[in-house]
Amino acid sequence: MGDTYHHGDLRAALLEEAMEMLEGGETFSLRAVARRAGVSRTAPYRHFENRQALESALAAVGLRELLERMTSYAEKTSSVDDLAEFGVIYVRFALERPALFRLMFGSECDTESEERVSASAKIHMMLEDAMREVFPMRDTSSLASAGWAMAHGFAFLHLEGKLPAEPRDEVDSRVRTAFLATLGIQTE
Amino acid sequence: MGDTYHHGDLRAALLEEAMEMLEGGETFSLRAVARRAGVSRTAPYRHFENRQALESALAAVGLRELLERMTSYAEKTSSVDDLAEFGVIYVRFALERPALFRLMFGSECDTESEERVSASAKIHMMLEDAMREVFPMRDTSSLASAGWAMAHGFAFLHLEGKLPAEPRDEVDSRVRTAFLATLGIQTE
DNA sequence: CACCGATGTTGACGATGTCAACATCGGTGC
DNA sequence: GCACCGATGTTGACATCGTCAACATCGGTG
Repeated sequence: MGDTYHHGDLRAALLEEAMEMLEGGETFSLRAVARRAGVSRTAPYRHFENRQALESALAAVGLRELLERMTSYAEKTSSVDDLAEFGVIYVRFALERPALFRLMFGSECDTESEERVSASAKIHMMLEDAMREVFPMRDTSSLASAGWAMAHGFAFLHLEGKLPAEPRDEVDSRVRTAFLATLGIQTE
Repeated sequence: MGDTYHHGDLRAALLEEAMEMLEGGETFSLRAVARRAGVSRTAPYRHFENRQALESALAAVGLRELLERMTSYAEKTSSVDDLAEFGVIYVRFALERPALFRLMFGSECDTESEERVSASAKIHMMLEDAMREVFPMRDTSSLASAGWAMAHGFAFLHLEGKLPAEPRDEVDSRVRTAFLATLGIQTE
């Protein structure tokens, strides 16, 4: 299994290398990923139909990690502060892993990748559950969409420099404040 | 000035061709834009330092058009409904011109392009003014950020298929409802 | 133990962004 | 009136990329 002609688990290795490239620099290319995995340029095609397929796989991984980060903060949401914290976590994720986040949300993808679609559907459901906990008698679907949209918008606006991405604690409080300013009033 | 060696106003022509490509298909390349303008591949470099510079110029145009679309709806904002309408207009713009919108907001750009930066700053100021009209005694800066983020997030989530982009009137009402659900309560 | 399908490799193609060297134009200074 | 120069365009070249086709090599099944 050492330096054999066949790799062993190329698919996983490719995903890992690609993910590392995203974390570090920025752009990644199929060829570069293959190179880093010590394999020829077209080897990836045995595991991914094309570049987009690799991207979708990465995006799915990212979506699952994001979801996990939120659910591990709180399994059940009990207050508006918890909702605001979801927003903060969401934006932090985007700023920590900008290239990955862009892959997850910034490129076109028409229901192609099953795992990718279901991963993002889970996020929406999770938010809706959270809203239902806090506002049982309101239009939770609208609130969930509004909350997701707000977090998502903040993420991109900071990523784009439309809002200052530094210092981080100011970003946190900007997001928190916005959530409280819009959702907070309603508990009174 | 006809079919001379020199073009006349290549810069404007390039911007126009590029914009048309964005409206139609999707991707645009420097070379393709030059081709459409009937000029050689490297001619654009006399007017734009590189591809990104062309993109920034396009983005600036798009930002101005978006701002204009909002200000032409209402010079002065007087109610929460007007604020919600801003959101609707914003999202409509994104769905009508997805490629341009992505260029405006979906790529990295570090304060490079002066006109691009100032164009987006104007949008923020405009929103802040609008919020101040409606909520004179609240934290208008936070509200403006929240509103922008929400509209922006909705735009991207629809663009990405995370929320269904069709039919359009449902999109409109989803956005409107979300704005009213978060901002609306506060007038009572 | 021979063979086959899965996995990797090399070669090739067209497209792209960009650089360097060269061509051509129109207006400025004599 | 004209030579010249800077602005504007052009051609040639290069590295990179995604992808296809043809070929090589492995490991396990008959």
